[in-house]
Amino acid sequence: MQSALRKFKAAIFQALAHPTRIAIIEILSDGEMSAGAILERLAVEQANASQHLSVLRSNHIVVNRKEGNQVFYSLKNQRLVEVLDLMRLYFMEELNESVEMLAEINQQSPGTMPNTSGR
Amino acid sequence: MQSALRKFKAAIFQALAHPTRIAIIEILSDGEMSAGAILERLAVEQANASQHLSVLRSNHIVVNRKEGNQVFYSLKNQRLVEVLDLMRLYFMEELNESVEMLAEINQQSPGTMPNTSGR
DNA sequence: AATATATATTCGAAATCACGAATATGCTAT
DNA sequence: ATAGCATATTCGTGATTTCGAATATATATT
Repeated sequence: MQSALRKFKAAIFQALAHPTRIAIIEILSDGEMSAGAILERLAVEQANASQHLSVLRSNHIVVNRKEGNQVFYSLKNQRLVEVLDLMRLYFMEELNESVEMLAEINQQSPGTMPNTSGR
Repeated sequence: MQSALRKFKAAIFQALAHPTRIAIIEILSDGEMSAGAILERLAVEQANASQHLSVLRSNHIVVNRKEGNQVFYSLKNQRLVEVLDLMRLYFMEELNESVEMLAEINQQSPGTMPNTSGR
């Protein structure tokens, strides 16, 4: 059945569809790390980090290993890192294009566009 | 700012996080197609297909071109097709590893797990 | 102008998601 | 046993997503 595969892909994308969870995956791409160490780098509440880890766990994106007091997390499948790498390429291409487009528009009619300088 | 990029990534993943939208992208990987032709292959209501197209449009994943009565859609960046192909590989690998996962994908409801019969 | 066809938008309801507060669990050390 | 960490879960609430029904818009045809 074709749609089962699409549901699966959708579920994985859904699991990736949160900035905090993306941060966690990027952190873990360096290797295994304890929940506490992950939390330290995340600027979110402990409960919240744990909830996001739970989402990644239930989608089998990360696996965990208990050692005494702590729980160590790591990415389960390197394939997903390839996916993220491809996505990074995609983002770069898209961002490049957007920037170029903005530059062109500014050149055609300077001063008529909301500024992008962040001020 | 690192988190702005992650929000952007998360938004793209969110846009990919629906089976119908994945189907649309896969359909469009063959090339440009009218909204009506896409709809024919989708087994959803017209309004719903249009709503999903709208999501893909607003995330700049597809672009459209009007020709008379119709609107033709195409993928803006082929890179996403590569991503979906990688996801298929990822799925096969995960599937080999644990059949139990299938049950969880079909319905995520803890406690009612031991039923792999497919019903 | 009236009608038909293709596509998009709006609306409201149900489902799902995200968050922090509070609480629970489980391990370690006294 | 008690206390103290590290981590997970539950609960309530507000926000977001998804859907179909209804409606709107735009183009084409008569």
